[in-house]
Amino acid sequence: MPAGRAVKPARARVVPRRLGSVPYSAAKTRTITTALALFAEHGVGGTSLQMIADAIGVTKAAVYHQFKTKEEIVLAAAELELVKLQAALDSAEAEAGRPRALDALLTKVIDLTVEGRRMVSALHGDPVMVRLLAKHEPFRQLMDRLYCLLTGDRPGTEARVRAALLSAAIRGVVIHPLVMDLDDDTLRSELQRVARRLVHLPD
Amino acid sequence: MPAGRAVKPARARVVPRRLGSVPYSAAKTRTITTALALFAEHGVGGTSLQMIADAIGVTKAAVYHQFKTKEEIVLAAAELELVKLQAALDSAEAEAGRPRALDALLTKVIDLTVEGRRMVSALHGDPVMVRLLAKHEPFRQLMDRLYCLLTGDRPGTEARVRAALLSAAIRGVVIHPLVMDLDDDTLRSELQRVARRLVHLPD
DNA sequence: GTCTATAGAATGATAGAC
DNA sequence: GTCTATCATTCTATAGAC
Repeated sequence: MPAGRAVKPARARVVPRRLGSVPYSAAKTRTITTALALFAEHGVGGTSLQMIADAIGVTKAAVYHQFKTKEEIVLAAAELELVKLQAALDSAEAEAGRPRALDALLTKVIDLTVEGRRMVSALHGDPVMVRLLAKHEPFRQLMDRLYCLLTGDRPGTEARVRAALLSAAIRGVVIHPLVMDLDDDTLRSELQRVARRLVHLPD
Repeated sequence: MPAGRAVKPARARVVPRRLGSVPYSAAKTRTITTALALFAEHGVGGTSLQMIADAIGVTKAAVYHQFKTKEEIVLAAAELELVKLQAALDSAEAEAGRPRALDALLTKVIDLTVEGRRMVSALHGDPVMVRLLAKHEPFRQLMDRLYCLLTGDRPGTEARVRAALLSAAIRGVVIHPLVMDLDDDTLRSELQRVARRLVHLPD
């Protein structure tokens, strides 16, 4: 039997709007995935609706038919990646006891990050995206859940620094020039190894 | 007496154009510092010359009198921060033996990063800046020197991942939401401590 | 869903006076 | 060094036909 209760999500009182609960049409999905790829390459601010329309092979007006503003496209592109994080948090929080939850979280987050390494800079590096997501309630709830799992309850200074370091390291490594030539499998296993050692680092 | 020779900089054959060797006029300096602050807040792509001019209190034409293009301003703003890294590398490389060089480098880089934490996202997160610096030879030479010190000669996969993790972690922590409320002194000492433990992590 | 056409604002950049 | 005035281009966004 499990050693403890399932980990309770942070801010449980706030009714969370579930990400990805409304499915997109085929045309919308095509727009989102194309936009995300362009965001990763040129940044959000450097990607115009004209570029997105050209990449799809339609006109700007056709894109505006699906999304009223550019901001909507940016958010939809972000959510495409964030639903994966949401699923990872769900299954981690369902684990019995914090050690198991943390371990499950690490495994999934590292897998996701390596798998989507081309999109990481567009999501967490781009200043326009960062500013937009900071005002985005579903995103903030996800981050609260993530940080709660990483730091535990009532974290002190050291625990917060360590959690920040861990999440910054995972994100930062996969887009680092020093490991750009490494294939996904190698990068993933190396990262899984060193992340574990970081978590269990003695004081 | 020192235990070893001074660490040799990477790519010694390439004659490096020294950063910050040409001093700026007062008006130019004012423009650069103003621009850098705006880049940090709105991103490079989200900062127009109009915004820079307004923040200084002059017209666009006055700004264009000092810099021919926006790209020149972006590069100058980047160099303002990079000269500090250059100085840190200089003194670290002058240390006798790799362990001492690495230790000196860590101390200075962490100090610099914490001190300039508001500018970190503009320099290393912004996609426009990253793309521009990637084509910028003096910047690439600096990074070569940095990575050479971090990984040692002929680094294997694990050493590269570890070096990438270290540099990504330092950059990423100082802008992380979890430590945003920490003051500079606390963050610096915590970071110095955990960075050392990372460097001396057993295999 | 996609198109043509266009409005209205902002952008990077330049010419020339003071 | 700073200004006014301007140009060509691009941008987000909309109207209305098919």
